[in-house]
Amino acid sequence: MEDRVTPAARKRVRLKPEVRTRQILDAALAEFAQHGFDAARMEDIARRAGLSKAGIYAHYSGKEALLEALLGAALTPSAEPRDWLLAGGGNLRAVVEAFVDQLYDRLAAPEVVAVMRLAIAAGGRVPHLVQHWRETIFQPHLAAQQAILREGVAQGLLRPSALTEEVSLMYAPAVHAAIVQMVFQDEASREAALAMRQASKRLLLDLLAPEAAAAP
Amino acid sequence: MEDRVTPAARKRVRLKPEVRTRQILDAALAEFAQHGFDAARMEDIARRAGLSKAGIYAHYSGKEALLEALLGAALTPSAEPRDWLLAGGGNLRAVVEAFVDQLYDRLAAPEVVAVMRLAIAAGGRVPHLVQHWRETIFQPHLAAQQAILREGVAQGLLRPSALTEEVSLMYAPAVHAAIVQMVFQDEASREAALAMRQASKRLLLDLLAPEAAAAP
Amino acid sequence: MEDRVTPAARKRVRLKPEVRTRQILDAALAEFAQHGFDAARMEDIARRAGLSKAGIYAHYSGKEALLEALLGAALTPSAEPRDWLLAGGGNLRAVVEAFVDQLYDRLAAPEVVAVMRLAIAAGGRVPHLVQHWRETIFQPHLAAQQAILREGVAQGLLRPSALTEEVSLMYAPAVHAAIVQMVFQDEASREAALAMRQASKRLLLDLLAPEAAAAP
Amino acid sequence: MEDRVTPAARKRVRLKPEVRTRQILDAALAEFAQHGFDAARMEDIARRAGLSKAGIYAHYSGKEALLEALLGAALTPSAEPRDWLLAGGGNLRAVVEAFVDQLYDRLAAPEVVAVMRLAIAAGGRVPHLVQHWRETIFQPHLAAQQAILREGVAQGLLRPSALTEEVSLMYAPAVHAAIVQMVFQDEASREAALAMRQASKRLLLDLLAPEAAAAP
DNA sequence: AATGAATGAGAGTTCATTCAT
DNA sequence: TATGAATGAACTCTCATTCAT
Repeated sequence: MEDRVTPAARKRVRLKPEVRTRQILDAALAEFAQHGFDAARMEDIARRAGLSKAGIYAHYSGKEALLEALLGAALTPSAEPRDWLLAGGGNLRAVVEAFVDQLYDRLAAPEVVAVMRLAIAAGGRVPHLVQHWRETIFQPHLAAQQAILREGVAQGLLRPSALTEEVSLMYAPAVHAAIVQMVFQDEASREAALAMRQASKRLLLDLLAPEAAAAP
Repeated sequence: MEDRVTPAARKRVRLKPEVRTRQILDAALAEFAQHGFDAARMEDIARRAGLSKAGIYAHYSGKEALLEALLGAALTPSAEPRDWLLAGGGNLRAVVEAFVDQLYDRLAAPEVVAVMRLAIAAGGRVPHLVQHWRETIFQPHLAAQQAILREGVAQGLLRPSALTEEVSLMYAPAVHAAIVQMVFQDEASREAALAMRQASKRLLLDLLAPEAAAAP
Repeated sequence: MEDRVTPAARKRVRLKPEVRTRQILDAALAEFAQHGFDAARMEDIARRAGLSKAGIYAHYSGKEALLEALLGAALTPSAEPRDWLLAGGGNLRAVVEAFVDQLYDRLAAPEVVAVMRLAIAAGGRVPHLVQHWRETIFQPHLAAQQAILREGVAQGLLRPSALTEEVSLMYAPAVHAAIVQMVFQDEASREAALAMRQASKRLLLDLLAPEAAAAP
Repeated sequence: MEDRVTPAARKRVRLKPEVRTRQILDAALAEFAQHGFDAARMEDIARRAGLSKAGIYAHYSGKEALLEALLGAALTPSAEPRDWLLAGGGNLRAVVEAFVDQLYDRLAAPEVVAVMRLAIAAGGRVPHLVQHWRETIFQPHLAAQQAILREGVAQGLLRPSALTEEVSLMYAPAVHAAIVQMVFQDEASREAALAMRQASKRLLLDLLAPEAAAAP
């Protein structure tokens, strides 16, 4: 409708592919996040990336390729800590706090919320990516976490509960917080996420602490 | 790309406004859910509703009006039970089960998932609706639930915990289940939602049952 | 480069499909003939046909569909006279004159030259059409003519010669005349075609007349 | 649509101008022949010539310049034999065979067919070239041949006929054969051209041989 | 001379929307 | 109310051409 980005009429600047590639992806994510995949315009992405519309096509074969690159990168996170439970040296509170903080930092960070929204809204365009991510990242990760929880229970480090049986419950509050931010997109939601984060810590402590440690 | 709905060349049929209206909204929701708001085409919505593209404009002023009507209806749920905690006659297990079942039925039903996706993906188009819903439905509802929980704690019916302090935690698992369905859109996710539902019940029972009742 | 057709900003006029279809095809042929298939613009075709660019798409699915319709129609001529040799009542001169005149009228008429040019320049785009035409029209026609010639020879009506053995030789001069017009596209070529036409008549008479009638 | 030439990622090779020039023109002719002038892409021409798109511009000022160079070269044939009639030493059969063979070799050779197609399809882009060729090559050549024929008649070497009066008739079969190849672009057409060639020889012999020699 | 990156100027096509019937 | 034809306003993508290296 109205102008959405500054024109920024530059003179032809030639950059190395890695640099331009990054600029373009950043711009694409920003535009996709702001307007959604379909409503985002190549023109705007280009301007935001500092080159001309056609210039993008020297690096990506089209709009959908941008989506693929974006989701592909986002859905391929680097190695994750899989030993968090044992990392705290027996201090469950520290372990839980570190775990929850890291979880919320990862799920509720604005740029992650943006990618998640993309995945929800436009994931249907790249079902292969979604499937691949599910099979190689999502499910293995859950399975590994589940195993850790059970191991913790077996070793008496954790109290058995619905949570140790269904690891997704651990993630649910963070996901909820992210969704609220997606829907409302404002400061209040960001603050609500912080509240959720603290509550999550208490929840996990309540549930995971062995009997003796459960009392406040 | 390919044909997305059957041609179904009908002869001009004149239906009662309410009937047509419903057909159109159903068709719109189906198309929006399948392709997203922007990628959905009036042509396809019309065909699915059994009339011509132009015919829709006799009932709705445009595409965005369809979105408004859809979200408006979805975001104005009928009266909800606000006294669920006291409904069970002291049987917490029954209360929790009823609550959770109703929650999942409402959040994880396919058509609700569709609307939620719409809200996430296209909510930015109708911020007024979203704001209105938040202020008149969402927040009051949460506040009421929060009050109920606190009241339950005060009466010794519920054990105080992170959950009774942050009511959103109660909803998080159901939301999580809905999101998983949104992202993966398959049968497996639907089944995972059922598992989550049972786990949720255990979780709530664990957390809400007063000390004496906590042991299984 | 410069404006190629008059804008003619009309008010929305609604015509019956057959009418519009014809207008569009006429316009397309004119534009294709003038600029070639690739250089022709949908915009110009539309304006020439008296509607908007998008309006064409209500009748044809795209530019290539116009080419198909055009060549398809051109390559499906109505029934041809296959008995021309016997039609003259034994007067070979009359027969030959009628045959040649008809041949040149068909091959050297401006609109036919236009379609032929299209077929040569853009035929590669619709190989199926070209093949179909070759198999159902072109080759059967040649074979039929060849048979007629041989029959004429057998009956003593025609003198055997290279021409009665290779019927394409009969057509060659007319094709040549058409090609010259294609290349030069001017009045002089059109006149040269007339000269060729007369010479063709003499040639055929010379070659086809039985011995006794061969003398001038 | 699909890749049309092999990528062939070469390393910067510097060649002598004449060599590059020839490579480029060959590549251009091949691409123009295959796709037509407009649909041919500089990118593909460059790849085929073994350099980059931009590299072509070091040798030719643009796409149209390629066309000019190609047609210019093709339309400026080296000196032709203008004394063919007398070359055979009185043996008309040998003369005719040599003449026809040379004619078909020149008109029906694949690369010549390619140029002819270009001239027909894209000649309108370089009318000056076409005009120049017509005036300095085409018409003088025809006039010279016409004169030769008349001289042959005057000397009693040739029998007067439509053919000696209209020299274009001599070329028509070869042109026809070339056109058929242009339209169908396959092996069968190439073979048909060979048949036409033999028939042409017979035709010319029939028509040109003085009375006494006409009998087979 | 040669190139990869960049660009401007379209072109075809799509689609929400309107209009005459 | 309903429609098929028509339209204007994009939008994606292409491509000949240029430029900095």
